[in-house]
Amino acid sequence: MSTTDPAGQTSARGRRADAVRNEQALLAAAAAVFVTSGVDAPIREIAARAEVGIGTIYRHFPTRAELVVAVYRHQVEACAEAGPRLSAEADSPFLALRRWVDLLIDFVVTKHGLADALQPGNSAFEALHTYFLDRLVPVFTQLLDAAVQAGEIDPGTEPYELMRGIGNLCIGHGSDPRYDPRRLVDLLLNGLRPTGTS
Amino acid sequence: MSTTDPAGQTSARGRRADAVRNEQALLAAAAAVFVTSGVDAPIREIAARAEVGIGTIYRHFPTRAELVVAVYRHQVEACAEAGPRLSAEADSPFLALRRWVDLLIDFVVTKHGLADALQPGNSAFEALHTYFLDRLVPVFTQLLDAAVQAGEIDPGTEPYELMRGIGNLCIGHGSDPRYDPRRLVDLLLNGLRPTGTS
Amino acid sequence: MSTTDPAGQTSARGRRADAVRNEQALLAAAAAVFVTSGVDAPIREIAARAEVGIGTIYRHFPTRAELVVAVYRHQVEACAEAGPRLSAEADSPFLALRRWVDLLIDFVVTKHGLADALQPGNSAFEALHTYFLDRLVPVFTQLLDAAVQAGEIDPGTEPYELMRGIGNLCIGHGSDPRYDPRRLVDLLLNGLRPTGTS
Amino acid sequence: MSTTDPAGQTSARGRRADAVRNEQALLAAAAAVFVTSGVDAPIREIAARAEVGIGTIYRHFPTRAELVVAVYRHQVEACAEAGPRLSAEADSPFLALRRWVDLLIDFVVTKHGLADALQPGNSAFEALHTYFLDRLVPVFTQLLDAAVQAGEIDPGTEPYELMRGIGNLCIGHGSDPRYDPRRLVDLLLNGLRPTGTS
DNA sequence: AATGAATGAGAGTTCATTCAT
DNA sequence: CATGAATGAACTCTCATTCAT
Repeated sequence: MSTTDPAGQTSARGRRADAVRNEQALLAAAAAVFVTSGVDAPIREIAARAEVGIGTIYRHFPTRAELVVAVYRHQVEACAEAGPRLSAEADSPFLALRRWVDLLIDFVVTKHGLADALQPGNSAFEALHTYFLDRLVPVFTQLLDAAVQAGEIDPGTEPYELMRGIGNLCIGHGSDPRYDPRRLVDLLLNGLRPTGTS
Repeated sequence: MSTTDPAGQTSARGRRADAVRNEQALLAAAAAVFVTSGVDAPIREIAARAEVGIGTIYRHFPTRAELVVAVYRHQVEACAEAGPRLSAEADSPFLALRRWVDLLIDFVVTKHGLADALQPGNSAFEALHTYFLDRLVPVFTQLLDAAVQAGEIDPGTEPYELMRGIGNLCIGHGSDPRYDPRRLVDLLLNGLRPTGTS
Repeated sequence: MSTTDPAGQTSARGRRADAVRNEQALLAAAAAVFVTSGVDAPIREIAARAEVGIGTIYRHFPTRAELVVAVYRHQVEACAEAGPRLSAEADSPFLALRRWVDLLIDFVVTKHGLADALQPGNSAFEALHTYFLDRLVPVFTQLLDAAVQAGEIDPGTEPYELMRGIGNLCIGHGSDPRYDPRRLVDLLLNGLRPTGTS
Repeated sequence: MSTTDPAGQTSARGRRADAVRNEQALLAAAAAVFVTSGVDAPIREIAARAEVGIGTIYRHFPTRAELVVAVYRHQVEACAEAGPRLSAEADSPFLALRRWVDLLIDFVVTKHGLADALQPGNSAFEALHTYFLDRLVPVFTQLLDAAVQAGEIDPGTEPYELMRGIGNLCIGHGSDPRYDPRRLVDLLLNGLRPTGTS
């Protein structure tokens, strides 16, 4: 809504009411369509669902990546912000890490095609990829480092790499009951533990 | 891999020589184009590179999946056949497993977009996916079981799931020096080891 | 805010003027092309003649049948509406029938390939066929019945069948001066008359 | 030199046995395919059914029309030859005419798409059209003239035109139980009768 | 003579993107 | 600002016809 929103990136400051409304409709529509048809869904489909002209999409989100980023921004932010909180709450750094990764998986796994789109080299989504990592890798690094400090996992693993690995394991889930990313990520985290540890 | 064929034993009779030559050209071209533009590359691009008419592709490979399967068949076969051999040669079942997985990674990693195409639900590539798994999962299962038997890894992991996980970790490598699937797969395999083991 | 729109009475509002103009151009172009190349003419040919992009045709007429129907709608309507009028005006029901059939022939005969397209089983034109018959058979039935009532023709002929017969007789005229559908239709109508009548 | 075949158009004189065999197979196959898929059926379909290479069709029948003509030659001939016979046998010239027309309808109606192909302007089938009319119009003329002579029908109708009309009425039959060419042709012939005659 | 591989024009269709209104 | 019509490139697939073997 158009309340005072000092920190809002997509704020309503000085914008026409209809423009703001459209942007919201667009975001909602895109989120819905992404679930159904993936982030590659035809733009028309999104415009139609938002009951908005095609041109309006282009005005608000000149590239598809910008739209995707906008759609997921809230959740990315929430995920990022959960890091420190879990750190404080959990019984151990490793458990904090694990729970955060659960959040991450929840996020990625429910977005049909998101993991795919996150691949670098997917030129249209470069921006998405960048935003995603820029925001989350630091958080992840914190959690990882803490666990290393605590001696719960071995050092030597790059957060960036590990995070992309986790993301990749989330690809293609959904259609296939025999594939559960969570189990594999567990294995992966388990692989980080120091030898001789439970 | 088929060796040079100076005397053309495979040529068979009649027009076959041409056809064989074209099919080879097609496979080579497709392999090359797949690297550049992914397995989704326009048919025309492949035809052009093979210096062959479009129709010729359709004659040899009526569906895209057939072409992709053909392109990778040799390597899939080689990989499958390596399983038992490594089993026999290696110092331990786990090492055999690890070395086989290395081969698998080598294969998948060098094929731009292959891992992507292997996702189920990618209707056009269902056949590829099926072929790939039908051929390799049994081999992988053997290796895994042997390591379990030997007590080198914990039981309870589904080969199918694990193999898809490995495949997924290979996605998107190449453009990014900071991402090495091999390290992550190592972690994954490490995660399989019984607690309290080196 | 209507910009330069000197004579735009049909313009309605917004972009509609353009769309209307294009639709007209399309209908005109299609009509012309149908004469030359039949109703099976390549879509591109029609687009080119209308000086319009291919997509524009698809926007206005998603299926070929819709285009064909649109092209001939005016004339089908005119023909349908002429039935009652002729009924009232003509000196006898049979003469009304005859004159209406003349209109029908005029219409069908000047459309190269229309009669062809009207064949059932011509899947792409099912809609056209349906529309055509739905609209005209009732009219024809009225005229026929009236003539039967008046004792001017024998009963027992199905309007549907007869009308399709008339349509068929119109096929292939045009290229051949020795073939005149009108004479044959006359014969056909003559064949309906009660024996012993002029 | 194989058999002595003085009257055979497609004779086997001095031709290789396999060539003759192929031609027969081709004719049979084409006849069968024409029934299923119409005279426009893909050439490959015919070749496949004849278990013959595509090239072989082109060798024997360089144009599609030649193939169609060859396929129907026997029946056209039979039809042509039936004219004089019916003339002699029937109780009246008109009855002879009527029975001959029945034969004609039988022939045309059972050939899916033949009537269509007989349209002039159908460039590919010009030859067919020509052959068909050249052979049958004279016969038809004889029958018609005889009936005129006998006073059973009015003079003034061109045989050519009438015959094409009959052919046209046969179009599109088959898929539609409500359309029976025979009834319409009856009407047409009835229309030829002198006024005041049964 | 027979074969069938190769060719490539041509038709249909979709969709991102621009731009007049 | 919003709209959605227009555009046309891009892609798939089919099939008549040629021609090397």
